[in-house]
Amino acid sequence: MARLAEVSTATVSRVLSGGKPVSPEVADRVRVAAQDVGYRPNPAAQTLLRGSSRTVGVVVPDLGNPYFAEILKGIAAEAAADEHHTLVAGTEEDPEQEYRSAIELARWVDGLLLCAPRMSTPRLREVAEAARRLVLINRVLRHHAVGSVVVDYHLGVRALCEHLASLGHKRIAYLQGPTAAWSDQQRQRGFRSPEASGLTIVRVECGSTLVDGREAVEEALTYQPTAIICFNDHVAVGVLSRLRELGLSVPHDISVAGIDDAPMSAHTDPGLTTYAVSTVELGRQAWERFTPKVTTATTHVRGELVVRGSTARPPRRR
Amino acid sequence: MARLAEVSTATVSRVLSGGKPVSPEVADRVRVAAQDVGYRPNPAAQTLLRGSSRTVGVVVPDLGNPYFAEILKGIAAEAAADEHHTLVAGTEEDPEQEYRSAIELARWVDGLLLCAPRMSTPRLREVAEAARRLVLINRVLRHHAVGSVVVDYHLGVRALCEHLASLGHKRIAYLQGPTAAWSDQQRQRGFRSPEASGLTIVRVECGSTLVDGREAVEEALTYQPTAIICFNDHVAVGVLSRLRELGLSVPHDISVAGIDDAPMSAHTDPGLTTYAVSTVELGRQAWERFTPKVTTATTHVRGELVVRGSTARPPRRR
DNA sequence: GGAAATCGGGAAAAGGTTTACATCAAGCTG
DNA sequence: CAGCTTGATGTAAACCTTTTCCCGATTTCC
Repeated sequence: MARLAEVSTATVSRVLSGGKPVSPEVADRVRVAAQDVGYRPNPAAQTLLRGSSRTVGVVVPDLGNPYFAEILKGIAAEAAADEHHTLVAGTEEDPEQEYRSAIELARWVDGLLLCAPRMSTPRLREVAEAARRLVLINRVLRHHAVGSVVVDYHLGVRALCEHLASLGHKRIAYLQGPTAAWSDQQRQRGFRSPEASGLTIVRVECGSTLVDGREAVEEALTYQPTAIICFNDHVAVGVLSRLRELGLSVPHDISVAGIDDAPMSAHTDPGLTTYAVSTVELGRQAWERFTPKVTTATTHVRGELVVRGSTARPPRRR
Repeated sequence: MARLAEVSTATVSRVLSGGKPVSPEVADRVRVAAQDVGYRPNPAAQTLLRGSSRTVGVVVPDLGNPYFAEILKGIAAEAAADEHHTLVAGTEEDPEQEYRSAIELARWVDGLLLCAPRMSTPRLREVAEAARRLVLINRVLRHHAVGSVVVDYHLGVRALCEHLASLGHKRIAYLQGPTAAWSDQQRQRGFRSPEASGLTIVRVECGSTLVDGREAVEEALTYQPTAIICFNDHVAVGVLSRLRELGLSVPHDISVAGIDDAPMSAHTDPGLTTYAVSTVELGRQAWERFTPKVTTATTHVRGELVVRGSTARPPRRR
């Protein structure tokens, strides 16, 4: 062991880890020796003893989805700044695996940051018991010591409805997200708001991906809406693409709006009107929430309406 | 400890971990007890003893970049299937931090999967020493026990050149990736191939992001190319967007091609001609390479040309 | 100048699991 | 029937730090 190379035994620990008083000269000697031998404390031993691994677990439905990727980015960046590592697991959109991954990860980490839109509440509660700490993203759970960071999607839908109503739209199709997804329910709430009261909303089953959006277009059109609000921007891009194939012009023939403001949304043709949410910021907030200093149970993140070219007045003749 | 609840001490270990012989009845008793008490072995202790954490580290320049996000997705999925966990670090595109993160992560994990386009070779070699095992993605290093998985980007550029040449293009602008990025050099190699011999290539400094692409368009146009090949699809999307603003029609006035086939590339307007690489597959291969059973030092992944609407014959009059 | 307080550093325990070794009973062979 | 082999289980060491106590030495204050 490196310590033998110099003088002491546990003084090394004091120098490298604890802020305990050590005379400067000895400290230097230790550091030099450590440098020479290339000594690195063993993380497993440290973890075992101090009972904390300085690691958080992040579980998301799909690591390849830019939405979650950016959340992860935000979390990892903040965690790294606080000298924590980030353990990830993708769950292939499978609720059962969301549960298994979460439970398994909980053994390793100091706490869990969980995006689990479809996990059942009882299961979620089990996870809360298994994890030392738990922060939910876009979901809430009544449970002591469980925090949440949620985007106020109902406000987004309200803003979108108000915008479209002011343009003169009356009949709007909503392309729903994954069934039973918590954050879809939040969006649905927005349609029961005053801003949506003058509007006719038709709901079309869809999903959360670009391809889902493409495939839902035909059905949506059967309801003859003058505007389509999509579960998110990925869906909206799919919709835009399919509408173009069908020979419909956006926004001249029909308006399209998304939610989230994905990076590409500013560069589609036409640019996508959307409710912009900073996903990286969402990840940041999740980390903040995770850290002990925050006391509120739920942090609300709100976005803002971004109007681009994809929405306009409805065509004269319906 | 849960073991006290029943009978033995290390028999528990034999039941739960080792495949050592244990009588069925005792095994059952142990399992039941473990279930009752909710006993979970402490990962830190296991790691300490067996000298392996069953964890891999993944370091990428930008976790938010879909390209890297999908690589990560592929790795995490395969690793999980082999009962390994995945520790991630984003490096904010900073070579210095690439190094720091890699060294730090190396302490924790059984091996490292590294996307470090800009790290200097000596530093890379240091990382190779520090890590128990190392697999490089889109980069090679002469060093024992270091594997690589690389995309044959020079083939991509060759295919693109051949395609554009066959359409009648003569003068092509190449929007370069980040300076000193290994994978950009690979692309550049493609321009020295027979397929590119009849072409005039002008190089324009750019980068790897959508915004980089937007901003490089003006300069590229000063060379009056009839086609633009972009470092990747993100850049290409930015180019498409900017060209539209400038009133140029793609592919009528100018052709554009990307590399990688990002998820959105099939749905831009027009669809993007590109050299399609399965990034998830790339991640998969990286894991394969990581696993001891593979013996070749370098795995080559090749993509295929995908022709969509963004390339066509050059305009008659130059 | 002496006693108390303070500071620096050493020895050893603790943390939870795996595994080599020892033990013990039973089955088998000669 | 005795000795040997085999298979199952308990015991204890080892893994590598951190941290708690404790002791010696230096300083400070009365």
